[in-house]
Amino acid sequence: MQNVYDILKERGFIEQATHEEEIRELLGKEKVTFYVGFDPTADSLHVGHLLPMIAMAHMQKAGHTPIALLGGGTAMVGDPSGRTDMRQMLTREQINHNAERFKKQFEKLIDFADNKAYMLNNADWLLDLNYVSFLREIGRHFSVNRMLTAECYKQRMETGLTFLEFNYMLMQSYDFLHLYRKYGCKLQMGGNDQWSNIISGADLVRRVESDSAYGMTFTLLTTSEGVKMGKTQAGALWLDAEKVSPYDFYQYWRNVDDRDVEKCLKLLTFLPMDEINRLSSLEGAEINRAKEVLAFELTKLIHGEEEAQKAQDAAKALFQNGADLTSVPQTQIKLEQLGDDGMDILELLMLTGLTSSKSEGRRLIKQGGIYAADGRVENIDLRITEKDFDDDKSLLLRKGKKVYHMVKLL
RNA sequence: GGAGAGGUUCCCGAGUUGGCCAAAGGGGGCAGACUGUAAAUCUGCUGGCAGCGCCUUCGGUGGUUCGAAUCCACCCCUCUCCA
Repeated sequence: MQNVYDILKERGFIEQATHEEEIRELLGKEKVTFYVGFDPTADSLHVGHLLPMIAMAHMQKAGHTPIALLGGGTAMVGDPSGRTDMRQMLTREQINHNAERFKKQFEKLIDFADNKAYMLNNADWLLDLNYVSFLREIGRHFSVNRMLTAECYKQRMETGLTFLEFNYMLMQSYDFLHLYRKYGCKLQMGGNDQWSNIISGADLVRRVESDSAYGMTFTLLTTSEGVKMGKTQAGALWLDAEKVSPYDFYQYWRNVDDRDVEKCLKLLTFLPMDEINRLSSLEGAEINRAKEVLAFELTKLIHGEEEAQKAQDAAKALFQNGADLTSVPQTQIKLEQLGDDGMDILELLMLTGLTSSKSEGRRLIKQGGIYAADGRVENIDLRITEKDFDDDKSLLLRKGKKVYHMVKLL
């Protein structure tokens, strides 16, 4: 069986590792318990979390034991890494609520049955720490001089860093120590922005326990433009179907830049490498085939096969004249809402969320960016009446080339 | 606590002899053309409502004025230096 380290390496997950050779050897010969931390600062995971989640799944498949650590305790402090301003503080209730949602999403990729993986919350051991004993036991191992030179504080040294946030590193390091003691956890993984925190944690374990502890970071999932992947006009690309519909999720991946397809296939799907190599060698318009596979696989992973199929069918229907439109985002309106002389098109656009103001709708129409039932809307004063709906009482609206919205008349 | 700098529209960032500022420029975003539901490129738009008039914006609250992002007072926040 192939060493997971090599798998991760081959697929491009690994950015930095504390001891490359040793880690590889360790992963090859024993079952390793490792952890990745997640900040429960939102009520859903998003694409940014996907990469570590998938790495965890790879590791689990190879027989290792993942710990998904929710930072319920550290979130009360806030990680200053890569931040220019202080994070918003969350209440315990919010954090617990978010943690609940996370678990459901993790379960899609990681098997928590029979202690094959753990989900823990560091609030459980962080919140009741005694300040003085923590300082004496843990604090004494940290050199402020060295901390100040850490990359993660660099940026904040310019704009200001509170003592509260400065402590974040100690808390995260303590997590590692705690997990080492309780679960025999020997490896921490995380995004590359966590490098400073990870090495300080591994150092702490080594120093206090005189045993080896390792750290490893993943590439940041960025586009070829160097921008973090998963940003949409509406914000983050959430994994929660309520926040981002499977159709939109599918479309996001269907539309990635040509240059990013291979990277995404490697990092975000479990397709075998030779299949990926085959898809990546496609050229010109053929690349669209690879994008479809990427979008389908990923949507299947997150929303299940059925939803993925529906999203794909809907997309094909819209762009290639098929039939099934059931998964296109939809708004239902009542006949009464149309009124006697119909509804203002601008009104309808706002109702469907296609535009956020009438001015925007007016602008779009003037520029020829709005289509109703496949015909371009030429007139701002257009009124939509019952006659505009087809036999199925549906009216397909389109904004630009690829934003579709179905209006159903009830 | 003391001294100084600053808070502008999604972001960065102009604008402070008060009117010509809904506010330069860039980024981002959206749309059009071209295409492969791609990239690059070119064009237009980018506070709201209404068709060129009105309304709400320039940290907050009051004030001066015919009129303030621009002046005054107080307050809040951030940064730098000092302790």
